Amino acid sequence: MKEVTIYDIASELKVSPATVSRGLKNHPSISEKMKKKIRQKAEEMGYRTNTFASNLRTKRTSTLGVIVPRLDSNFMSTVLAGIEKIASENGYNLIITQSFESAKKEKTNALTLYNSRVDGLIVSLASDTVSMDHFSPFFRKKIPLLFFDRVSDCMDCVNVVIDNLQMAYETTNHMIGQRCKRIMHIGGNRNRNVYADRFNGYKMALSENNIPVDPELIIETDLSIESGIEVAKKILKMKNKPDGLFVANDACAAGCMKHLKMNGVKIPEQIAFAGFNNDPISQLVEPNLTTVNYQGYEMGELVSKLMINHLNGNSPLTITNKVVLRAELIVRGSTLKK
Amino acid sequence: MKEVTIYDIASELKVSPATVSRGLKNHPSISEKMKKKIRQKAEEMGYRTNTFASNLRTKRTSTLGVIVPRLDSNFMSTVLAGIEKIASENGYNLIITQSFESAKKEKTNALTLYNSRVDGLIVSLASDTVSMDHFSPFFRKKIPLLFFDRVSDCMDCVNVVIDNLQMAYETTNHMIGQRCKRIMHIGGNRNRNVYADRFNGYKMALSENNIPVDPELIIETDLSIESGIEVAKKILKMKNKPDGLFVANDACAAGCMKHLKMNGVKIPEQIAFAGFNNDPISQLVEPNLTTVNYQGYEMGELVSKLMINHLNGNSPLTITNKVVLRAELIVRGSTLKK
DNA sequence: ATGAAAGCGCTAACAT
DNA sequence: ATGTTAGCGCTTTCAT
Repeated sequence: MKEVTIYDIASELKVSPATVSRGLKNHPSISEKMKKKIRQKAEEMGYRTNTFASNLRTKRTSTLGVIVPRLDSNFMSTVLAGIEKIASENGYNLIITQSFESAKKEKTNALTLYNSRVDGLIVSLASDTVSMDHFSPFFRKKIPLLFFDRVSDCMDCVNVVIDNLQMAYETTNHMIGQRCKRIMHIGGNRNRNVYADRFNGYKMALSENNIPVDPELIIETDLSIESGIEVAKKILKMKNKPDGLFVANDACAAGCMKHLKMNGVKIPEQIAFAGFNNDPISQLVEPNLTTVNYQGYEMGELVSKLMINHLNGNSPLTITNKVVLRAELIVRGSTLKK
Repeated sequence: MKEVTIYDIASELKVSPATVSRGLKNHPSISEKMKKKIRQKAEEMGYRTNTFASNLRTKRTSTLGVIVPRLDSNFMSTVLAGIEKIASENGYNLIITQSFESAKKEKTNALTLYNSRVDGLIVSLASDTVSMDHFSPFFRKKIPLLFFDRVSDCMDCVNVVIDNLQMAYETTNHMIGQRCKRIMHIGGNRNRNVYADRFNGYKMALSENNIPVDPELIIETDLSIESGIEVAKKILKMKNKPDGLFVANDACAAGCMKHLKMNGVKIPEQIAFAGFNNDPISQLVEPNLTTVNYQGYEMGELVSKLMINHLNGNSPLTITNKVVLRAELIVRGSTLKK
């Protein structure tokens, strides 16, 4: 049960532990044949590095912390896959936590990760997070902090996002082009950039087309399937119904659409529907949902790369403030009125 | 930027580091007022334990490794939430990895987690994992290993599962009760218990009702939405079509159902549908999908508890071989022919 | 109830 | 190219 250490390898090889350490780390000043011998012996003896000893010595953990609202969306797990790929390629471990959209849980998670001494922290904010105080230990200790998708416009943050405003604008414009006159917007908590921007893009398109913004047509929810159904019930009771819905995510859009259909509303003829995220669900519902696609995997890779490069002293995050990735509107049956 | 250590606290308090260490750990032989003083000072000075030093000393990491096929299913992220809750309540960290249904990636992940010296490993197997050799380092080092949902019947393993056979049996029986005579089964890789059992439950119900098993009606896929669509295409070409489909997960069932509907097949009148997992999508498709529900969150909590209790020397896993959790059939529109 | 001291396994500055 | 040495911060045995 005894673990093999570099001392064991050293004494077998009759060299010093330092040589073994260097050999294993591929240090330039060790001869190739020595390195080979060391690596062979290590393998043979079943050696594995003791990361604690190493971390203790170097004061680095080779671990990144991640906080996301939830894991169970296609988007998030795809982003995580991208993050993980780059991280493991570079010898970094990941500690992944979920905030469940709660600022309180996010705070706890941040503290836990701080105490785990992660080298860097990657965050997508909970919908009700306002204060960023729980990240101040990271700022203070200069532990790099990187936000993606759900970000906050703070001075020292680095944000990786898509242009939500632009995409919402395009989507709404597209619906207007399909002769929608009364477009309703179902959004998320507007103190979160993604939802604020989608809302603003919607408004922008309306005003550009001289359509007044009707407060009755603007609803803020948690964007769950259930909320979608609630909204549908509300719509069924309205006298002056919308002829289009732009919903800030696909799940909520799908829930809402389904309930309306069940009650005889024709989609898209009577009410057109657009969602956001290009969740697999968007292709399962009928009609297929028009939505905005963005590259979660690539976003994850980028975030991870930025972080690790920074930790390795390259391409410092300090001068970058924001990176905006490409996204695209995918038009499907749910908005094609004709 | 300097970290506060127990030495700093000790010298401030004019006691020895040993006392501070004991005080922080709530050691019985330290007086209450000393403990209070220590805790106060620690707080005041912004002390955080150096887990590496501690791990190095104690040879424990307070970290659990997790390998799951993917994160992006409702089921998995719910299980993880349960695992995480218990883990963090007990001061354990989690390192979560995805195998992407690949035995090869699973192997790499296992090695990484082994080298991270996790105290215990929690696994849900990839669909094509056959050999369990990559876990042998854990067996050898007696690092506890716990499998859930997708397990392997190996001697030294502890498995937490539901009774897939029974649930598949009930589901198929229910369909037969709805006058289905030709029930097709779309399953996953049958070397994985969950899919083998679901297949066997299906066969059991058929044979009990004297319905011959028609090989043409048995398809093995990766259970993705796309595969569901492929199956639908196949069905459309069959002369002697099935009148019911029992699919081993909801996503695939939904994809298949949608494509059939699109091509004029009446669900459930012409073909009834049952899925598995009670994924949110089961309630979004039309008609709503009959499915099997199981308590992911509770499964996660249980798995985590078993592991941690074992690590703490309680209720040893060594005598437990398998824990079977309750599940239930949820009948919805997709199987109600009447 | 508290202290002294050794050592967990590794790394890196400083030799040689 | 390789060796010596001194810790990193904590825990724990043994002593008082």
